[in-house]
Amino acid sequence: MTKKLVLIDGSGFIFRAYHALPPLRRTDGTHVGAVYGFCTMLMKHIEQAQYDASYLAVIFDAARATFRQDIYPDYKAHRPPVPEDLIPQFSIIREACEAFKVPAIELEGFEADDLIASYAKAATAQGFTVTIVSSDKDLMQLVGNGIIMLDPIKNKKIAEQEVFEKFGVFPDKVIEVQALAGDSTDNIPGVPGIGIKTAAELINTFGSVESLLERVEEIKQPKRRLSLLENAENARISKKLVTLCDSTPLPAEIEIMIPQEPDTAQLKEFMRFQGFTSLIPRINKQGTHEKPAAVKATYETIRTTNQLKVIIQECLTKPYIAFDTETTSLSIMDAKIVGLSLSHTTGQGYYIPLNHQEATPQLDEKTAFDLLQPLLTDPAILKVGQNIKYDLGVLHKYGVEIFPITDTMLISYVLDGGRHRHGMDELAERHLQHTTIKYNEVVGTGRNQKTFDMVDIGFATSYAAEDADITLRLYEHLQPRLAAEKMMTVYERIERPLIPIIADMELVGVRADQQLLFRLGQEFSDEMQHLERRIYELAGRAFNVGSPKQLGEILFDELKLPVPKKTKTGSYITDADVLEKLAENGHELPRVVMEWRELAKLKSTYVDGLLNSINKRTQRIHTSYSMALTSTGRLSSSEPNLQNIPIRTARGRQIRQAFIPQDGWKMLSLDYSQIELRLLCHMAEVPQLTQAFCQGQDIHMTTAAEMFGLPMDQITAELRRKAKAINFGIIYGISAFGLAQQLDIPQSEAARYITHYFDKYPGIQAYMEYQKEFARQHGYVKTLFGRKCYILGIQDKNGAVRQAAERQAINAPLQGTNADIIKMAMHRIPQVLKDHNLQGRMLLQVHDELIFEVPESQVEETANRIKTVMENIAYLRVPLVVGVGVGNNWDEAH
DNA sequence: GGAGTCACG
DNA sequence: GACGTACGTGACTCCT
Repeated sequence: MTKKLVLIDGSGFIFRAYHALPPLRRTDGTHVGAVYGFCTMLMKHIEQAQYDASYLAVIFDAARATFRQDIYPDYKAHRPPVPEDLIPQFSIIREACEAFKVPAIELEGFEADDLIASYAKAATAQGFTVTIVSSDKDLMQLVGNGIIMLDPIKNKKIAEQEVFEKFGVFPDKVIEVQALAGDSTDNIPGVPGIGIKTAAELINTFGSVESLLERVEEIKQPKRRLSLLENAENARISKKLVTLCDSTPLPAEIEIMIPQEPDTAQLKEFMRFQGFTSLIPRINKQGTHEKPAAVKATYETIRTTNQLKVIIQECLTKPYIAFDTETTSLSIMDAKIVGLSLSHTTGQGYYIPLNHQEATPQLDEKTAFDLLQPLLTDPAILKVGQNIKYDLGVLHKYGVEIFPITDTMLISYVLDGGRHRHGMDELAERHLQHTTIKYNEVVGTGRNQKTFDMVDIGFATSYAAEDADITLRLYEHLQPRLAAEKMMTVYERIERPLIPIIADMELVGVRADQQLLFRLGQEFSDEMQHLERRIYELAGRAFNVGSPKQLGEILFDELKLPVPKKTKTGSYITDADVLEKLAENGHELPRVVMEWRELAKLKSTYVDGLLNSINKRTQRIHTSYSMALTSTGRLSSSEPNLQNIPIRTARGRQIRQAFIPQDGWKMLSLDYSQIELRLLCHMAEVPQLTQAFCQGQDIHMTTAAEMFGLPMDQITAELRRKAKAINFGIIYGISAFGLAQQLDIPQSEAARYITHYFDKYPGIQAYMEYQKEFARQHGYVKTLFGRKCYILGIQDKNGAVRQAAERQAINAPLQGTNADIIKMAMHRIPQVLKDHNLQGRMLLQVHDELIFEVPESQVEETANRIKTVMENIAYLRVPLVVGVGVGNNWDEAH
């Protein structure tokens, strides 16, 4: 039996697929149409190759310059530039080869065609038959003697007969025809006036270019004869150009081209990343592609002390174990522990039911904790959790400590922040190709939702033990990437130490003045009723003021006010901007509606919302911070959100007054002043702004003076306001449109401001260009401390999408560095307070502000210590300045 | 569950 | 010439 070699013309395929296949984009906007075509094509050939035990390789062009340019400098000179959205696909296709474990071969100085010719020749000499997967006519000269071609898109074989149909000659004369006919796409001159038809006719008569040129006098047509005489040299050069070099060095032995077992997990991950979910099932179906059946996971329920002791002994021999708690609530403050799960070896898991309602043997809570405590605090054994802050908080309520700890959710966040979310179900699917049992499948949903203690213990075991098992597997999958991707420092110095700090803040909560909130609620209701009556009068009838749809109908259909703009769904916009404009034009109704909305917002979100959030037991409000949510590294706060408590209006600040310290203590607030502008100044190296910050000047005044060319004492409030808007705009990745909108000025004027700003501070424009280019290159940008923020859509063909991504690329390093800085301060502060016997407690973080409650007698020392930590946590070209406020409530302190 | 709106940095 | 815009969040109400 002869051996078979399949040589895939990778470069040729890419161009062909790009034009033949519909455009397809990854979720981040990168075009992957050609990649998709390549993968399906490659999979088909791999399957076939495995079936008939043939050898397989993909050949690529390596260099721009080849020996052909030495012969004829204009070779391929007229090629249009490679389409922009195709460029990134080349490297992805090489990644695909790697994922499929197919040799990808290229050689500097030679085109793919030459390598294919050389391999084909070498292989046939060794008795192989060769299939060249390509439709490139330049390769057709190779056909015959055991070599055939296969058009990968039409899926048609190209043998001697097909070549004859194309060129009118058999493969051994193809170069003669090409030499005469030339090729406009490759800029091969040939002989003018002679195309393929004529060339074939001539070659069939004369046999070759050389003998044609020798016997050119025999040509009857005078024009053709003249052209041949004048272009004899071009014909000879053309022949050299089209003749493939079949003696290039062979970068890899044919023997290594045996299809290997791909790493199924890696391959699936690749497919998933490209968004080729439809191809994933095919990986499994492919006979030999199937990995040996996965080791079946074994999950066990632990019901006796002896069983538990055995597991603990096993855990004590391991460097790390996964740990998880099952509880009655997702909210830490309400949660009661129902059971615990452990895994010390992947594929194994143990569930320890403690408080299930089921009447079967279960370990006593106290007994289990006593047995487990040494393991949970053994300094040599790392406890791995998925969102372990939650477990930390719940266990703390039971007086159970747990350390050292690490968290797969946070590791994933540090590695892939901005790329996808970091919940366990998603990570299991993405990294382990494993579909977990969903929490809702266990407890149900809606009105009939159970709490976990009502779940059957057997079912609970398969869910809970799986969670621990998956957590362990995720840890083994993700942890090595921290070092490999240089993210160890961000994780170890910024994220991991913050886990217990945030857990403490959540547990402590913040005291709320229930009476004040209640009173405010009544006041707001009364005012709303009053306003509603006035609204109905002005509208001419009653309607639901809270319905933007009904309000729009009143304003624009019934009262016939001019329609400023509509949403993309076609409904009227009635937001504050629109109402403000209408009010400025002398209409009373919009103004009243605006006031009603302010009250409605305060009443429902803040008064009622906060009252509902007060914990019955602690009488305090306990927010929950997400540490792995934002794309920039910020925290986010929810249930309730304490990072958006009102401050801008007088009524709003009354809400803030309801946040109070415990009796005899004070509220203390410290916030970084202008931190993002300072960071921009540091990162963009702007000498004038640096000087202003170092001298403690008002930065918006300085900007105004510089921008408008006036001395400081001539800067009016109006000019300062404009400068401030521009400074903010810069941080957001300014656009003339946005600035114009913000300042309510013509876009042309805004554009002039921006140009002027860049002239004055050229470092800033350079910074912006640098971040955009970095994002295009890498798909992410970095903060000062090395955090990566992935930016999706930076390569998108849609200009609006791309520009939005560019603004994110400009903003994320600033917002993210701010987040890094305050996070580092947050784990230093409790340590410093403890070292100096200060009892103050950190309660809240609002991005650039930290709020504490402090015993009255310690306020001054505490404030000074914290301020010192915050200002000195990082050393920049400009000082970090922290403002301090003290009071009997959050409003007074700010 | 999406759209619209609005609270914060 | 059109596109459709400031960056990052979460909660509420309406309405399908």
